[in-house]
Amino acid sequence: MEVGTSCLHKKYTSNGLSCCIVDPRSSWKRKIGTLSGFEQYPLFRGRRNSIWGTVRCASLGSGLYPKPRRRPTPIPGNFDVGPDLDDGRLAKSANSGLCQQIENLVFFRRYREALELFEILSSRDGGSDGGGGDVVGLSTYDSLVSACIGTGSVGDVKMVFRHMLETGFEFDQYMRNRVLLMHVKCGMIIDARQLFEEMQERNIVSWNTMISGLVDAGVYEDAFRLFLLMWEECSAASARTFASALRASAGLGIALSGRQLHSCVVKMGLSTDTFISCALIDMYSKCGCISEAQWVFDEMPEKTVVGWNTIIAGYALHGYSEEALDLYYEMHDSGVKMDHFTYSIIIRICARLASLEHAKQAHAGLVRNGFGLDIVANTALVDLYCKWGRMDDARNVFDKMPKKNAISWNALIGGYANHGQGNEAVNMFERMLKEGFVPNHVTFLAVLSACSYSGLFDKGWQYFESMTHKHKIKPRAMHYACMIELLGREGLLDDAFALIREAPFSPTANMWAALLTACRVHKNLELGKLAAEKLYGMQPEKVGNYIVLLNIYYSTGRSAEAAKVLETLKKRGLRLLPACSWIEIKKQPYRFLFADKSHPESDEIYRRLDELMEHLVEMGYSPNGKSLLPDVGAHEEQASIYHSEKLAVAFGLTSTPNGTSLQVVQGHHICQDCHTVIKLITRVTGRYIVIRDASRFHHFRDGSCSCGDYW
DNA sequence: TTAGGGTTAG
Repeated sequence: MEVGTSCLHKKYTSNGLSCCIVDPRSSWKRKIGTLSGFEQYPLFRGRRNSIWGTVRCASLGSGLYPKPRRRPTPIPGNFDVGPDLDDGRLAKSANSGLCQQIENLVFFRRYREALELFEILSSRDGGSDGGGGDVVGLSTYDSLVSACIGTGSVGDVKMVFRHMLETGFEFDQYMRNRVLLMHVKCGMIIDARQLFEEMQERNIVSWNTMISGLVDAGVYEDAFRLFLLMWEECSAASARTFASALRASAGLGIALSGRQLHSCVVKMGLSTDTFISCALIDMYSKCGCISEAQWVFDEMPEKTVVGWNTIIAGYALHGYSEEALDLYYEMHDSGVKMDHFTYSIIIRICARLASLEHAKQAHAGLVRNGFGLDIVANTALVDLYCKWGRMDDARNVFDKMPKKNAISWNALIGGYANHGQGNEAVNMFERMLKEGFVPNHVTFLAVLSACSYSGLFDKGWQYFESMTHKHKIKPRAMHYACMIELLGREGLLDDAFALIREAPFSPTANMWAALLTACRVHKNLELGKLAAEKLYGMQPEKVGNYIVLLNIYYSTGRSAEAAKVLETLKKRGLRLLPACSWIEIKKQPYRFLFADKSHPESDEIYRRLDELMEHLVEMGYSPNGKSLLPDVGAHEEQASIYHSEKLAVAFGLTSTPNGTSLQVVQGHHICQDCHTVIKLITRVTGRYIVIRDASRFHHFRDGSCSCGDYW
């Protein structure tokens, strides 16, 4: 069956196609991959014992669904909740049963109350009798399914589903799909898999629900497999199916499969569907094809708010923050009403651009347009203020949030950690636990780095050990790196090295880098050399590692080894780029190369730089930690960071009232074509400053690299 | 017939 040709002319109904499968298990053993070309990807090839691979399914018993029968007649009723319910008490009206009240509550989205009422009902004798003569029928169960989806509670799902089974409720296709959806939406993907597997009859909605659920659960590979199987079993797919399959492609980051889906969509005449267009934009941008995403966006007949959001998020995802901001203003001019998604995206872009002016406008717009309580946008705001070092503002936004989740806590704890307020980070972490929030690996990364940064040695170890024993979270490489840093700060280099060897996985570059940093500080050349050599072996393309190794060899007088390193560099075609900094003054970018003397006032600039550095050192600033050993003349990232810091000082971008340090915290945006650092953000006394930003003239929107011209 | 689809935060 060729998707691109004949199969598209097969019988296809957009409203749904019933697919009767006599023995699903036997059919699942058949070869998959009927879509033209999909077989070529290793991901979708090879062993497959079952459609779910090796995932174990929780036992729900078999034969959950008896043979369908005619649906019970819905209970008629008035959808007005009534004043007695508003008081939180049960209705006493003689003709208003509990079932009806449950349905009414759900209609008004009062899910929790509806489920509490159902709990009372189900605890009564018989279960199926609602006390007032009510029979829990399809319409009530349907409402309860909506209530469970609304609360997202696993306990509620179990309660409702158990009641359905115990009372002998007879499921029809509609209710089978609704129950499947209930499990999927509440994150019970293993149970949902089994329910789907045990379905004796499935229609297009069942397939779509399951595929979408797998995508939601992040099991993209299985979602795509199921999509392929659907094609084989049903020869049909709707726009909804493609939307989910595109999400799976986006999750996998496989542009080729996404392109094939795009081709299918066009041939099926679905390319004007708004949902499909948005899914395509998202898929292309997440697969790194931003120009194709832009093309799909341009072709959208009606550009919806989701379309705008998706393309803006796409540009932001690839570091094109200025372009994303331009699009945001274009969106504003187009008259499309922004939603809470828009503000969340924009606030994050502002955080990255270090643009307080735009951030303030976005914050104001968020509140003005009624999204001031949105958890995602507020979390983005907390992160933004943290990045700006405005911890009071961050805390203020956080405290006013009506609902919080682990991500919100992580943003704040991480903020305190990054600003050296280790004790505050630890206090917030303790409060998070006390309030019943479940920490995750990001939380521990934040709190461990806080302990490391602030020298809270005992606390750090206590939390690190609690990860495994109390919270059942397996420490990852970054957690180990934090602990290595923690030990390193105490000068316990042998213990740090022992931790690397004892890790239950192969040491990563981050772990060796943490050890190397500690070795620099404590002048342990032997161990430092070992760590640098490990890094050199693990990241052979990273020029920075060669520099470190070169520095170590030069400092110990090992010129022969140093020469070998330089030779290796030459063989590999790696070149040491001169350090370069940009700074924007009154919208005019200025560029300075390392040791650059081309500026007409360079003598004055360097004199001023030296003066300022002396002044900074007097106040306690220490530029160490960047290089243990003398420079070798040619520089790359490490040297350029130091260069940028000096430049920041030279242009008066810092005030160091109490001898604070300058620290690069934002990482680098590196050109994928030429591996040049095109953007660098430096934090200077709590302020975030874009100290180097070549992105607007480095790349064009079609992705071509302009570094040849620029350099 | 109902039910199933796209974008956001650490």
